[in-house]
Amino acid sequence: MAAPTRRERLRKAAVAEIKDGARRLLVTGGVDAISLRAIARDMGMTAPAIYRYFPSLEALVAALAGDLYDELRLLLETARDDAGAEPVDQLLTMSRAFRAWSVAHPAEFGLIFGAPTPGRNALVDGCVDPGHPGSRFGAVFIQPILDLWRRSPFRTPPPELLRQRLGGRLEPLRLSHGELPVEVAYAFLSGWTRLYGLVAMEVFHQFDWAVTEAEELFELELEMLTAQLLADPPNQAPLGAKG
Amino acid sequence: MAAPTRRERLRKAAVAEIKDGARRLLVTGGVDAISLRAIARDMGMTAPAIYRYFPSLEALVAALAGDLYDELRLLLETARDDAGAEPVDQLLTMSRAFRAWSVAHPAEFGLIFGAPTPGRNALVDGCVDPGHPGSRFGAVFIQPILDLWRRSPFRTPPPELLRQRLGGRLEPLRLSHGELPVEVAYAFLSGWTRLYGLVAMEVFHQFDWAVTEAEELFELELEMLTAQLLADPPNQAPLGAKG
DNA sequence: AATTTCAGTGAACGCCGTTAACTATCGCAA
DNA sequence: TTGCGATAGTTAACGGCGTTCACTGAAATT
Repeated sequence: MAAPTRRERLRKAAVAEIKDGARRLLVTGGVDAISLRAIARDMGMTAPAIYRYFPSLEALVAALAGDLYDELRLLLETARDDAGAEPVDQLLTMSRAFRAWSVAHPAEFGLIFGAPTPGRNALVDGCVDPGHPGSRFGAVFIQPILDLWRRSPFRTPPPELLRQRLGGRLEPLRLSHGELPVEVAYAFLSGWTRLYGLVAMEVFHQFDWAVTEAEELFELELEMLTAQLLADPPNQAPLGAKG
Repeated sequence: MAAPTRRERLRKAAVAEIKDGARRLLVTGGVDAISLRAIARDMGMTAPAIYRYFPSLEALVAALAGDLYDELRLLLETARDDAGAEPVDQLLTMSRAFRAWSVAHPAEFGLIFGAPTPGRNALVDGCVDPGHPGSRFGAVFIQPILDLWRRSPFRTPPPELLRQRLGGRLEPLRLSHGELPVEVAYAFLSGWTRLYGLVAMEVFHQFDWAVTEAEELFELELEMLTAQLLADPPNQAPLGAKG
C-alpha cells in the first residue's frame, strides 16, 4: 500500500477540508451551526457535493466526533509520556490535560461527552466493540491505575462487595481490556466518573451559581482522588462496608 | 389578586398547551425536534401565533427548561419529605429519585444538565441571581448536609485547606444560601459533582463501553458518599492533607 | 480511443424561524 | 349601546436548512 493514487489524495484532502469546516462551525456556533451548505459555501462548492464524501450530515458529525475523541486521547497520551514513570504523576498530568482541553474546547467537549440526540447518536450506537473511541479513551486512564495497583494495592471497598455489585456487569470492560482486578475496575469507574463530573459541571456551566472559578475545586478534588489511590488498605475495610 | 380575567385564563392555558407540545416533541425527538411550526400544527394553529406568547423559540425552550428544573426540584422535595427526619436518609432518597427521574427522562435531563449551546443558553446567562432554578435546586441538597454537619461534623479535608482553596470563590453560593461552613460547602460541591457525574455518565451513555448496567455502580457510590458524610473526623486530617 | 468512474452542479421538495401586514374578536369605557 | 384599543389569530413572504434527482464534464481505466 505504497502509492495513493491521485484521486485518493484529492479525496482525502477534500474529506479533511470538510471536517475542518465542520469543526470551525462547531467552534464558532455550536453543533447546530454545522451545516452542509455553510461548509460547502466556505469551500466554494455546493452542498450536494458533500454527499460524495459523507452520506449525511449526521455521519459527518459522527466522523468529526470520532476525530475529536482521538485528538483528545493523543493529547492525554502525550501528557502521560511527559509525566515520567510514576503512575500517580501520570494520572495527575492526564487529568489536568483533560480539564484544560475541555475548558478550552467546550463545543468539542459537548459533542463527544454531552447528551446524544436523535440525529447525533451514531457514536453511541456501535458502542460495545473494543475499537470504539470511548473504549480506547478509557484505556489511557486504566493503565496507570493498573500499574499502581500492581505495585501496591490501594484502598477500595472490600473486594467481595465489589465482586457482588459489579462482578457481572463489567463484560464490556473485560471485552476491551481483559481481566482487570475488580478493585482496579472500580477505581477507574469511580475516578473517571468524578473527573468527568467535575469537568462537565464546569464546561456546562453547572457551577456558575455556586462558584466563581472551578480550577481550585478541581485541584482539590484531584488531590482527594489521588490520595485515595495512594492510601494503604488499613486492614481491609475502608470507608463504608456494610455488606 | 383573586379573580384572573377570562383573557388571563385563556392565555395561561395557551402557554401551558404550547409548553406541553414542546415537551412532547422534546421527548419524542430531542431538543432539535422542538419547532414552533410543529407545536402550532399540533394545536391547530399557525406558527406565528406562538409569538404572542413567546418572543422566540429559544425563549420557549428556556421557559420549558425552567419548568423542568422546578418539576425535578419538587420531586426531590417530595422524596425528601417522604424520607423522614434523618438527613442521611433524605440524601439517599433524593439521590435515588434524582437518578430515577434522569434515567426516565433523558431528553429533559439533557436539556437542563447538558451542554448549553449558542441559541440555548438563556438559562445560564442570568445565572448569578439567587432565584435561578439551579440555585433553588442546589438548596434541596444543601439543607440535609447542613443538618448533618450541625448534628455532628463529618470527615472533610482540613478546613484551613478548604478556606485557602475555596474561600474566596464561594460568593455565588453565599449570595443564595448565606454563610455556610466551608466544610459544608465543600461536601455539597463534591457530593453533588459526584452525583451529577454518575447520572450524566449513565444518561449520556458514557458507561456503555464499560458497564452493562449502571444502577449497582450508582448504589455503590452512594454508599461510599454517605459513608463519608457519616465518618467522624479522626483527629483532623483525613484522606489527603498536604497543606 | 472508448468507456467507465467519479466530483460537482442546478433545480426542486419540504422542512424550519421569523417578520410584516392584516383581520376579527374580546373587553372595557364613554 | 356604541365605539375603540388591546389582543389573538391569519396569510404571505424571506432566507436558511438537509436531501434527492437528473445532469455535465473531467479523470482514470481498458
